[in-house]
Amino acid sequence: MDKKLVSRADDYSRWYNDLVVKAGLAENSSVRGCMVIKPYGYAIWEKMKAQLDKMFKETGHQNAYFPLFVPKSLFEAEEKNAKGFAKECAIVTHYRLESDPENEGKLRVDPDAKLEEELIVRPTSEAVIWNTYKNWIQSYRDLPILINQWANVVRWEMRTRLFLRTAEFLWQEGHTAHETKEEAINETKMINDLYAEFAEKYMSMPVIKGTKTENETFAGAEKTLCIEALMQDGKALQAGTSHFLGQNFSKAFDVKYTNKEGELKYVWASSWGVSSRLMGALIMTHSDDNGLVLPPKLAPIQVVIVPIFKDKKELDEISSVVDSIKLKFEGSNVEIKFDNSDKLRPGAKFAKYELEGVPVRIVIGPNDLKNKSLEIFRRDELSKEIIPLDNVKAHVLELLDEIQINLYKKSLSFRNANTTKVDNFEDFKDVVLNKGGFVLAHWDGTKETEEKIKEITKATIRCIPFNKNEQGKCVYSGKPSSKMVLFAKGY
RNA sequence: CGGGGUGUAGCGUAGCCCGGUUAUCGCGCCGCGUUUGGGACGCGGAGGUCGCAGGUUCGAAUCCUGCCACCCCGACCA
Repeated sequence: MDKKLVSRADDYSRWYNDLVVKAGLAENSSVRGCMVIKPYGYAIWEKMKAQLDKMFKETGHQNAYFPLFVPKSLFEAEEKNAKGFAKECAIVTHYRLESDPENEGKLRVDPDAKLEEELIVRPTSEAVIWNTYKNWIQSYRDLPILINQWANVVRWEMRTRLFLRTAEFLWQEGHTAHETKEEAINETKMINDLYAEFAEKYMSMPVIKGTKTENETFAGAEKTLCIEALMQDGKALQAGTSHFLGQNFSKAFDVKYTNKEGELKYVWASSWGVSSRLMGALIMTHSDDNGLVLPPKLAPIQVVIVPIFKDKKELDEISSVVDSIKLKFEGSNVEIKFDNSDKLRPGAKFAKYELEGVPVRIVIGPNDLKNKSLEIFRRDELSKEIIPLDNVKAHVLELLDEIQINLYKKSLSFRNANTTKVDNFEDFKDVVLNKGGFVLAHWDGTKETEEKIKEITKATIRCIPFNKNEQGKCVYSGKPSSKMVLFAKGY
């Protein structure tokens, strides 16, 4: 393994890619644009999933599963949604192969096995799900429907990137149906808040909540709420979205219910999702040149114990100390790994677990046996200290909490340092070009200005943040504006 | 789909312009020994259709033609 990963200044994109591969999270598949998620990466994803799942259930949602294939006729029912995804769909046209008469030992698509109707591999599941909801909903008594699905989806992207944009990715998608507009809007907001809470409390990643501009609104939605995070290279990442769908899908799929008054009404809807892109966000938010840095709440293991030993006798003595430590942590939610293999020398183990982002490392050697002490190292600050063995549980628990919070504070201060308010276009261009990061500026609210700014600077409006009401003038057109919006170059 | 680039061992590479013994080096891998508190060292070893196909030549990793794959930059995006 190299002493260091590619330096960040060199090329962030290459650095990121190397990190993902070297830390054993994932790698490119030989299948175009797809990714293999390796056991360690998947373990982190499962931690995220488990926490999100818990939060969804606490807010009254249930999990279900819907089909991978969407018949074209269903797919096109909601026009805007279909148009929005049309350019990036994988399509199943045939159902059978046969021996190729012109090519010994090879197969070809059986031309007689053409499907009457093409199947779209879901890029998102609104269509199948709303087609199903139609059968589930008759009365106000059937509402609300609050369902979440963990699934894979396919979007045929031109350019792909590990975790951030792969042709196939893992995600959860929530699809809810409500009696009233207010209820659906509240659901949309509640989920956006839930996403923000997950990002900040569990990923230690500060996010900005806001609304997407009309231009960036999800195809088929009335309004898109989102959380936006800032990565260490100064680019913004959309980390989660929650859409208020209005009655677009209920009208497209004819989903009506009878209310208490006996009137037939269309239901109101929301949909929302976060994806394995969050893995990319996690990696790019905290990692350093020694490798991954994982917040304790999402790390597959919180503590690794590395023994220093010359012979079996010494290892046995250390092992019994380790057993007593493990005993203390029983039932405490702290996963401890004792790496007693003799295949790697201690220094190599240190480097390995730093690369994998294990939050805390404990080293026990002959000196510690003598002194009833141990060496404890924290991944976030790369610092170590010697503590008495008796203190280990209290110390580790406290340290894990501190690391969780410290990571949040560090990324928040990075974001603050890289968020710039500007009030004229010269400064705007200068900041976007030379400094990067988030740029807060007034915007006149028109699509023309938004596009012009994108054309000139490549910066897009990431979101219209909540609570930024303040009179001013558009940074580009000079027209009056009542709100500052958040610009950045995005992924 | 437009512009640029690269394909040599598991990974990273030298050689290519200017053709000539057995294709270079590092990491990793295997064996033995010494080591073990920050990525060990010594000795020995295994591993290659030089992306594919054709051509030029006494001779091709090297020159020519065609194809394929991948990467980067645009357009698109969770």
